[in-house]
Amino acid sequence: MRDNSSQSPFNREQQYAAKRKAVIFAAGGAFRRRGYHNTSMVEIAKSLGLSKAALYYYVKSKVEILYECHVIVYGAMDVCVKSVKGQGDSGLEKLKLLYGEFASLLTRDGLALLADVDSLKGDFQAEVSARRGKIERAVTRLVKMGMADGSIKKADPKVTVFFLMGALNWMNVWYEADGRMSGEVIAAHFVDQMSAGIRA
Amino acid sequence: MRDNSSQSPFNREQQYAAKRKAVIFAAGGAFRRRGYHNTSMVEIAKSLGLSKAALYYYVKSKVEILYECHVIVYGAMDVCVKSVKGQGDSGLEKLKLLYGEFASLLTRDGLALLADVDSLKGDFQAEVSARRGKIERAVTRLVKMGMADGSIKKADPKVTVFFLMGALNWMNVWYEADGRMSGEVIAAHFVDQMSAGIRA
DNA sequence: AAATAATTTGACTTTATAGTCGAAAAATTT
DNA sequence: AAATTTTTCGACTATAAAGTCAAATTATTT
Repeated sequence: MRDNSSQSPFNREQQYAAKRKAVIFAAGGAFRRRGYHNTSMVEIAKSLGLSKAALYYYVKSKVEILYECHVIVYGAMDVCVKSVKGQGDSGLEKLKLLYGEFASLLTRDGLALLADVDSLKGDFQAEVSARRGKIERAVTRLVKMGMADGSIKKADPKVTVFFLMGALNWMNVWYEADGRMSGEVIAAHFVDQMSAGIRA
Repeated sequence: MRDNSSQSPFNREQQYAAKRKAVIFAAGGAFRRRGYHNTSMVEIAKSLGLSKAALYYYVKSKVEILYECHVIVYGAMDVCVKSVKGQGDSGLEKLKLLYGEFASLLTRDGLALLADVDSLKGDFQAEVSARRGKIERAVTRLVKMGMADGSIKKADPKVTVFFLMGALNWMNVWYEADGRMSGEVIAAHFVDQMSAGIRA
């Protein structure tokens, strides 16, 4: 009796988790491209070579998938926020680092800022809204810091941030991972255009 | 027998057209706030003090409403494109005028750039996509002009334009006409941040 | 005020798709 | 190779919301 409880391809839990993740990412990609309500469970299943019923072995409901998609992106964004903590000398420098991380994130790993927050219900929606608010506040904090230290032009911080987040959110609509430009090039472009737009 | 065929409140066609427009704008506002699929025909009807069935006296289908909403915004945007023709000395100046018009448009009259293009089918979708493409090309033309005449920093025009259009499209999510800031102030802010971001 | 036309409705049908379930099939353990 | 557990599926039900329609109501014309 070998103990292989932690070796990837023979570990039951890991297999299950990997398959569940594949379901969520396949669905997330479809949600990004065609929208949550324009994507049926049957389509998601077919894209994975499964029947619809098999999907329900890995997820409780369609809306749970949407929720997980949001959690994954905001989790990754939280990591970005932490990873730039302590770096950068001015508010603007800090913001450039963070914004670049965000842009890279959205051009890698099939991660996307989905728009369908209103399709979530009750607690799911409240939590996702809260997490989006948290990210927005982290960005706003850096913008305000920059305005205070003179690295960012003084203006209404809310509108400034909405402008920047809008550019990021819109990536879902046009960015395809297999496009001719690499994610890193686009991220660099975004950082340039963002920082030029707000620097003092 | 009076001929009142062209006087507003007693003209049948005008009454009908006004009510139809009210239906489309009420629906459009709801679509913007909660999304196309999260808004039912019953909700639209109730918001106007009507039954669902009465709605179908004014529109053929729900998707027709969505289509009309798109047509109205892109029609208004076409007007903007025309209205700035011949104005502005450089590519950047022209773009500032156009972008300002767009931003004003979206903070007035309940007009909004709806995201749900994928909920349209067949010809409807093709036409709306084409009109969006037309607007995007008009913006791209000005960006390229600015890059050629030296008023706009050289970079990939597509990514530049996507960045700018993203900021505009995201307004749907956060802008409420009754907010504390006037639409014109926001439009001016957007023009500033846009132009600073791309000027040479 | 009777007749005609425009508008609205309650109650109904249709449709798309989410979600369930018992059993089959495949993989794993003994 | 039998027993057990995991994974998958065909065929089903449930449900929400779009869309229809004949009839009632309201407005307008004669």
